[in-house]
Order: sequence, then structure tokens, then C-alpha cells
Amino acid sequence: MIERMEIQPITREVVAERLRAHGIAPTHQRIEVAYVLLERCEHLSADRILALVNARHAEVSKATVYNALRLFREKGLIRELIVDPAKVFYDPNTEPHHHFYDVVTGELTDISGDSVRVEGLPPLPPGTVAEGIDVIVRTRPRS
Amino acid sequence: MIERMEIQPITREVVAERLRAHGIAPTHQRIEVAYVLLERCEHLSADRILALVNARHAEVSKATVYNALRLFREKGLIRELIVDPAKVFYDPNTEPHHHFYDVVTGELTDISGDSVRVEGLPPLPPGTVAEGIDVIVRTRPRS
DNA sequence: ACCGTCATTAGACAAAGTCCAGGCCCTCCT
DNA sequence: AGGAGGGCCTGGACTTTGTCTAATGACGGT
Repeated sequence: MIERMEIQPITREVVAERLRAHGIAPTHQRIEVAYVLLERCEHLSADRILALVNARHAEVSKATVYNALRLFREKGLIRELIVDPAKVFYDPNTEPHHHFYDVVTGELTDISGDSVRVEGLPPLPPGTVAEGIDVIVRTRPRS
Repeated sequence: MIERMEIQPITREVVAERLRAHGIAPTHQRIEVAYVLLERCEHLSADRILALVNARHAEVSKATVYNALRLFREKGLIRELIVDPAKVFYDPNTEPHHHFYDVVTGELTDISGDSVRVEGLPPLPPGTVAEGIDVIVRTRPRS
């Protein structure tokens, strides 16, 4: 099953199935939004997704793209990356992992979560529970 | 010298001296902006700073606050925190350290950098150099 | 066919931050 | 003192990202 997923090409049917698996009704618009994220497995901003979805001809409105992305995040299908002060990026990879972020080019690169360990963290503030840890290694092009 | 700094109260003269030490011409407006950040040693957003500076009576314009904050960051006097999708926070503490971020209340808490270690990081992307590492532990209030 | 519910839409709106053109102030030079 | 130049500051217009709203559309169940 897992082996089949890795070689399974991303079709709209597959996307619809993943939406259902996350408790999301697979409407045409949601499938298109999820498709552009899952097809090219990249970090995309909302306005880039909006442009990609409507590249051939207008298909999905701005409000729907934002609604879909928020829903996907709430349902755990995608992850939000807060690294750029101007815009949010969405990451279709929900495995625990971290990121390089080039502060000049804006480029985002994954860091596998397998090998990275964060040690020596103090106890959480009282009355709170952890949601996750983000490690962002800021880089810049060599002079 | 270091001992004296710790007990030194934050006056406008002290602030001016720190600006000069970072190569920043200490104008009246810049001193006011830096003062509110250094006085209360908190994480503040730009619009909060704008409001605090002009609390008694209008003193500094919006453009100047943003200009000053950008300059301070470039000169290494303060640090930018990208944790909230809506706004940037500024941190007067430039020692290496990390943060708890409550995703519900928006509260930011420091994690001392002394004890925290991040291990197992892969090599940097080719042609880049590291600028720093941010560790953000996202939390939420216990149910 | 009807109804209720949810999804989608265009466009208005809000908030954070940037840009610009003009004016101010300070210093330096003569 | 007068003038020139260079920063710096300013109000306001502008841009961009994202949200809200009110109306319409799609769809399943009875």
C-alpha cells in the first residue's frame, strides 16, 4: 500500500481520494487547488496557487483558494510555513521536517526530519501544550 | 563593564549611545523608537511601537518607524521575528535564542539559547552560507 | 420537485507595509 | 551671514495579502 503510493502518479482521482481521507468533500475547485500543490511537490504561496489554478482559464476564485487552503491546513492535509514577512507558503509535505530559507532569493528547501534533533528545550510555558517545532535555517547566497 | 550594563537603567542617553555603537545616527525619532523597544524588553510589532511612541502626543510618523526598524535590523541592533502570518515582531534581544509561540493567543516567550542544541543538520544548499537558526516551538493553551 | 445545507463567487473591505515628493534641519564651506 | 548639500522626516497615496459579505449555485435526501 505504501509502496504503491510512492509510485502512484498524481491524478485528480487520487487527489479526490486524499481529500476524502482527510474528511474534506472533494469539490471540483478543491481538487484543482490540491492538485497543483500535490503534483509539483513544492512550497507555494496562495497567490501563486491562484495563478496556477487559473492558468488555462478562470476556474477558481480568490476567496475559494483561500478557503480551501485554510480548510486543508485545519484538516492536516498541508502545512503552513511562516518564513517570509510578506506571504505565507503552503507545504504539501506534512511529515515532520524543517527548512532552509534563503533570505535573499526567498528559496525554501526541505530538511528531512529524520536526522535532526533539538535538545535542551526548557519546559513549556505553564498551561500550554506543544503543537510542533519549526526549525528554520536562514541562509544567503555566498557573497 | 558588562556588570555595569546590566544594572544600567535605560535612559535616552544610553539608547543614543547604543545607536552610535551600531553606526546609527541618533536622531530624536530613532531614539524614541529604540527607547520603547529597549525599555520594556518585549517583542513588539511595528504598529504597537508606532502607538507607544505617539502615546502622549504625535511624535514620529509611520514611515519613520518602519524606516528606523529596518535600519536597526540591518545594523544588528534588533532582530525580526517571523512567526505570525499577519505581522512582524521585533526582538531587542540579539543574543542567539529561540521562542515559544502560542498560536492561539499570539504570545511570544524567549527560550535561552544556552542550553538548546540543534543536531544532525544536513549540509547547507550549495552556494549558500548560514545566517542563523530559528527554532520556534508552537504551543496552544491546554484545551 | 422541494428543501436545507454547504460551497463558490465577485467585489468590497481591512491591515501591514512601501513609496514618493516635498520640506526640514544640520553641517560645512566661503 | 549666506548658500549648498546631504540626510532625515513626513503625510498621504499606493500595493499587497488576506478576509468578509451577501447572493448565487450545486447537490443530496425525502
